[in-house]
Amino acid sequence: MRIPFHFLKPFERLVAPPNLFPYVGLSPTSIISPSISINILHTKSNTKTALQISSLLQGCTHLNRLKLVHAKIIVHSLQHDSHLSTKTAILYVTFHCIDSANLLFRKILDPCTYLWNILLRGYATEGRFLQALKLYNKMIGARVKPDKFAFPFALKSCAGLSALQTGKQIHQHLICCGCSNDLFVDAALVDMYSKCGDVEAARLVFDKMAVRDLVSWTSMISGYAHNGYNGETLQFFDLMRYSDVKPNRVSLLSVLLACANLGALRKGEWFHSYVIQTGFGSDILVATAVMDMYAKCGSLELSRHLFDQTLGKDVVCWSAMIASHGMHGHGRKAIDLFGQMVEQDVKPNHVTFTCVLSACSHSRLLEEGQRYFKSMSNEFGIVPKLNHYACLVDLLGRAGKLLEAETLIESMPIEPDTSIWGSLLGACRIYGNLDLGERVADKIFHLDPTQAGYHVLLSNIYAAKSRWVDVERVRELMAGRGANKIQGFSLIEFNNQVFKFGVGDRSHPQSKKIYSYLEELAAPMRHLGYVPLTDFVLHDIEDEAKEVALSYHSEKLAIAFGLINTNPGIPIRITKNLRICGDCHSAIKFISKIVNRIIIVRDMHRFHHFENGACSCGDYW
DNA sequence: GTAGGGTTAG
Repeated sequence: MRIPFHFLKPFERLVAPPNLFPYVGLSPTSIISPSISINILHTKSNTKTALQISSLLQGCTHLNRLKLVHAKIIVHSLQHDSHLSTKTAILYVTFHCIDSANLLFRKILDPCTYLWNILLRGYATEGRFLQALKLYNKMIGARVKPDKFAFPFALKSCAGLSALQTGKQIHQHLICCGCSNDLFVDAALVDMYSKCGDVEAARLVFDKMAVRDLVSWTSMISGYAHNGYNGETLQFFDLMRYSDVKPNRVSLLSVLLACANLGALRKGEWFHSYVIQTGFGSDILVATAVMDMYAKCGSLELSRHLFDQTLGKDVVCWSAMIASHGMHGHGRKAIDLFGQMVEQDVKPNHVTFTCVLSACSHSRLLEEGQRYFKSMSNEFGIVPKLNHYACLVDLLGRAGKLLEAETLIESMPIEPDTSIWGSLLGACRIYGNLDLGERVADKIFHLDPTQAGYHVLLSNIYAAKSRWVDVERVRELMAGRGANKIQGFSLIEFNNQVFKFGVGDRSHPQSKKIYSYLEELAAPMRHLGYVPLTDFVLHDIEDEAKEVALSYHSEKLAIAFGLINTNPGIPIRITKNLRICGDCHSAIKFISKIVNRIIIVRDMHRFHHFENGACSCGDYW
């Protein structure tokens, strides 16, 4: 959700040097405020009751008790006593009843900064970010100077909403309030910029920090990991250790994520042993991250082995394992896991269902998927969200039921977004349905014309039918809209390093060797029946040139590099940032047979295990 | 009185 730029009140209102907030503190309004007047008018017995109630509030350890004391305040007509109301409101926040706290807060005439902060923290930690920012705005409107306790929560709310512009405004506010150079505020700034996707800004804040503790380091490391700066994540983790800051469970989660993103199995194994050595092996969060890392690095076996040994598995751990089996094309096993999870009284959540439905989709389990979709609301009381519908559309689409998928989209109770139509467009590409594909693409471009991936899908449909004029038209449309195609690349880990290959990449020192290796493979591949699938080249060029263009796709270059540099029998593991190309998929099947190697390719959606001329996905992806 | 956090479609 984007917060409009004008969401916050103009900052000029805050800038009133030399005293920024003349009305805070010795304010003339507070001297004549009604709450104070009422306190003055209290009779002796009233004061006594107020004191008694105050001590009762002190002993409130349960919500019900608090409600009783609150009733007592009303019965004794003490609801205008700001001290009692403040105390009551704070206790309501403690018991997660922010709305009750807010009702009380609104009746307090001159709430103290502490109460503003407590309420702001309440909204922010409960994930009610918009309300938190509204409160922050109101705070400024009331000329209450936000302090170092307010900013971390205001910034956390911006982070939660990915509201970069608002976050930048608050950054300015805190500088003017003299709150920069605070350990907590700066860590929150690093986190806000990272979660809004501006890692460079996060780094600038980090670099300016005079003192950094474990949380500041972890905020930066986590920012790198979640924004795909995987190399930096690992480097920063080392830097942190060299700075004598001892990693904890949270910092370990980030490095494990980076290994998973890179598909760096050896590095991931090293971190697994580090996790065990440092005593975090039985931590369910860390253990889940290790399992996820193994699965995403292509080793479902290691991941499952660890899972079976782990005690106290929660819903996230189960969901991660279900997702891993789904990603590797083991739909039946994913379903089995779901059954075991329910049997063990672990309640599935909406993410679990996304994992189950996606697993069904990757394994052609149409009926099962439809059944689980229905059971979500019928048996588990979970209302399907957009991504569940996207899975169902994908499931129907891949099964060739394109019209059924379209009807589903049109009858959905939620407004479909580009991802829903995108699932259907993907199915149109698989089945070469140009009519529907054009209609669907129209809807997508109407909703968001800037996404390159959907333009590529549409142009693939045209290319498959040799409609080169239309291919060129879509390409121009794409360029005109500034929707630039994401460059495809493939990663391979070797010798404790991750190597990256782009299309037609010649930057690697072994480049010559790699290209000649692929040329050598061409003859035996053809002999076994490989025919280049030239639909996957967008240009209207001669067939021979298309073949050449295809043979240097990043996945083939990475595989050739792996085959040249590793011994027979060692599986080759590749990670690709986009969906694997159809021609490469076919070529790798032949390569696996010729060189007698297992080749495991992770693309942006799933795993492909190539062995002896076949792929685990059964050509269904 | 405050911060960083494991699973998720296409």
